[in-house]
Amino acid sequence: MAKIKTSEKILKCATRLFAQHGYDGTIMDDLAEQCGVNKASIYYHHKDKATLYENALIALFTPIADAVVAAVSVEDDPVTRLESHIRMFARASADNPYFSAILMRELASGGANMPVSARRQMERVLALLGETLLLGESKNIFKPAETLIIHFMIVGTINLFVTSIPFRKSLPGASRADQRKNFDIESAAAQISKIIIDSLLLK
Amino acid sequence: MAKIKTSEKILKCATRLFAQHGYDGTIMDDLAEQCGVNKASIYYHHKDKATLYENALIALFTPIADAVVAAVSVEDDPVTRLESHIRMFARASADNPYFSAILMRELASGGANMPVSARRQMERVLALLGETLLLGESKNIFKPAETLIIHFMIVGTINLFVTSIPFRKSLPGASRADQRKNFDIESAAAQISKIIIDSLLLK
Amino acid sequence: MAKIKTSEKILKCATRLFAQHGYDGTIMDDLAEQCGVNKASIYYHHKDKATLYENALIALFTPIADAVVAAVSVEDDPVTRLESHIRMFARASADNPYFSAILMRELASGGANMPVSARRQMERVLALLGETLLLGESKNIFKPAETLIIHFMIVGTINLFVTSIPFRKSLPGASRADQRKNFDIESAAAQISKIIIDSLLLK
Amino acid sequence: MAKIKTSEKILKCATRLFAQHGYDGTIMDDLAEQCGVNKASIYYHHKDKATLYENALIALFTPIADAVVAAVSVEDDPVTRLESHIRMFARASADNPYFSAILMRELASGGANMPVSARRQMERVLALLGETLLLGESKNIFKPAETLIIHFMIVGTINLFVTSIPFRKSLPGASRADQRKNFDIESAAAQISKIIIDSLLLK
DNA sequence: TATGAATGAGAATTCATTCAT
DNA sequence: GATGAATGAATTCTCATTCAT
Repeated sequence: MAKIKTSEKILKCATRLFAQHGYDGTIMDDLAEQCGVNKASIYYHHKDKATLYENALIALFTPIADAVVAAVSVEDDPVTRLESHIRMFARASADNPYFSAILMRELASGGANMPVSARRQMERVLALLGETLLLGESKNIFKPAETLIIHFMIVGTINLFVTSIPFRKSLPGASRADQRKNFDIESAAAQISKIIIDSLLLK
Repeated sequence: MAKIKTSEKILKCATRLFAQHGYDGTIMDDLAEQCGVNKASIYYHHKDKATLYENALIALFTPIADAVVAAVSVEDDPVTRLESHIRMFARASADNPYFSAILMRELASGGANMPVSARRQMERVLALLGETLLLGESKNIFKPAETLIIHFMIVGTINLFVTSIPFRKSLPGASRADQRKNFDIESAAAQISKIIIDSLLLK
Repeated sequence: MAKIKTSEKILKCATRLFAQHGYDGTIMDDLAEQCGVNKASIYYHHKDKATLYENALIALFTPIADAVVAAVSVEDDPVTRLESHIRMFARASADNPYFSAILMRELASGGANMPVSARRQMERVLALLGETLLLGESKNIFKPAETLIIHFMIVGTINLFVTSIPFRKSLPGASRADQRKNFDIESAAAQISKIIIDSLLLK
Repeated sequence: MAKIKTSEKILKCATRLFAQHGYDGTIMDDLAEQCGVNKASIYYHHKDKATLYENALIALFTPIADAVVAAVSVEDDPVTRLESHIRMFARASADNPYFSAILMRELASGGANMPVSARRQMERVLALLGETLLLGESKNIFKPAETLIIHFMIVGTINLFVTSIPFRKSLPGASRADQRKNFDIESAAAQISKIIIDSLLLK
């Protein structure tokens, strides 16, 4: 039974706190307590707060970009590619809810302080989207469109959807069916896909 | 030449810093210096940091919700209403770029710490959108749709568009035409409108 | 209907706060609020906090010493003098409960910071007691005794009796008779008198 | 040579400052400097100023009550018990001069803010005195008397005696003999004992 | 005299980081 | 690797006092 390495434990815990309270709002004492490790251990394993943040972001952003790229690049049809793109990004965001919160905070700061390696991952996703749209245009399936606007639409919508789940769950609840509709990420992704593709399709 | 009241000056300055650095990242000493007022004056006028934040958010969110509600409620046609809704929200966001950044940070925290009065304003905008969509459905113009998803799409997209402007401006520039297309909020609003309305329209 | 002068109002209010919270624990903002006067008014009328404190102490200590001296010096019999001394000091302390609290705090500090004029008043009372004891000795009525110890006994006991009244009143109450016995200063003074005189009398 | 623990060092030093300047007059910066410890260390060991004060009072009051109780409860004779009570309380107060000053300040505030655990100690002493007086009455040795008045007499007198020592020492000195008489706590206790017992004894 | 607004010098507390063991 | 104990540099907030009107 492999014991989780302290370093990993800290990283996981830190990611949650950074997502919940932001970089400045995360306090190393709290982190130590919540991880159940000694404060000095954090410094032993991760140098300092900034490095820890960077490590957390890399570990968080890379697999998400990987997943999207892996799913999309095997497809040829622009519509299928776009659907995959949105679905995989939505799924990955929902699977790791800290991702959206951290991304939103970074974007609120204009992305200025985001570690380069984390920014690269978002750029991979954006570039991939650009290729898909261009492919669609060249095949006369899609109208020309602003990649950036489409990207913002996907990312912005899913960010809000995911980060608002806990809050919405705390509201006086509706029916089971509503619950599914409101919190199911697959259905949300499908709706976003549909809206975007409807508007992109020629004719 | 009426002198701007100190209290207002502090509020304006604080709003900027809260947008740029978040609540925890905003330092009262810096605020005092940037306002050109004495540190104790901030406390004289706004009690403490938390109250100052609350005051800033109220002053920020209220006029934006007011503007959207005012523009939309005079319209009868669902399509026109939706266009107005998106256009006004985009305009207001762009006119007050601190709004988007602060909203995003708050949403990243799940909105949990947002002052009630500020949250109310966002709820007004959401309710208004719900009415418009319902009106469209009842007139057999719109397909049924999830208000929340549409709301997230509008808000999420515009948030990202607005907050990313400074960063994008810092990138190696494209042509004048590109610049306009990429930074002009009216054009962005029009594209978002088009995408959403295209997908909502029956037929 | 003579309006109470602001200066007096401040002095009265300040005396209460100094008694309740001590010099360092008394905050000028609170004082202004509790007096219902503007903070700057306090400075207009009393120069600064230290002066205000001095003014308060003089106004508090002088009439008390005056009362004791007036009552005692008209008597010739040592026993009557001592009884008067204790009774008047007790009465004056009870009439102005702030006196005991302030005196105790000053004595706790070793009297080092007490304004000279206030200290003088306590010295008058001590000297008077010395005369009475000497008179008793010279008339072969009293045994020789330490003036200072007797003084401490009178002052210390009455201080505690007076300052503890509010606290004792807050305790789960006893009968009416107990109440009278426990809170009636005349009866307390009588007991103290009796104890001291019993032990001083020759035979 | 066992090094004194930082936590203890702070407590000892804090007790002195609280006695000299009161709670509000004690400044954490000064404390740190006088202890020779870092300011943050104080907070590491004692949480905050209020907790530090509480800790200091507990450490100060408990051994004093213990000493009095220990000395008195082994005695059977009411007179001996009362003599022990006064002597031990006087000795303990003189051995730890900070005790009297702090107690006086607390009593000046009506004891309202005194930590419960410290108040308990004074209550133990008061209860013990009550038992002794009752025992004396039941054996027909003492007249009936108010426990509270006797307690105030003992505590009030000794408080003043002890806290006034430094001030009295600064006065233009008298003879060696006077010095002993005026500053020797054993002699003061004996006098207080005599006065009180004289007045309590039947016949 | 009275008052709202300022302000400089503190004072309590926090926090990232380091050190000795 | 782990841990309790430091520590210096902030950071929030307070308070006596003054100023302009």
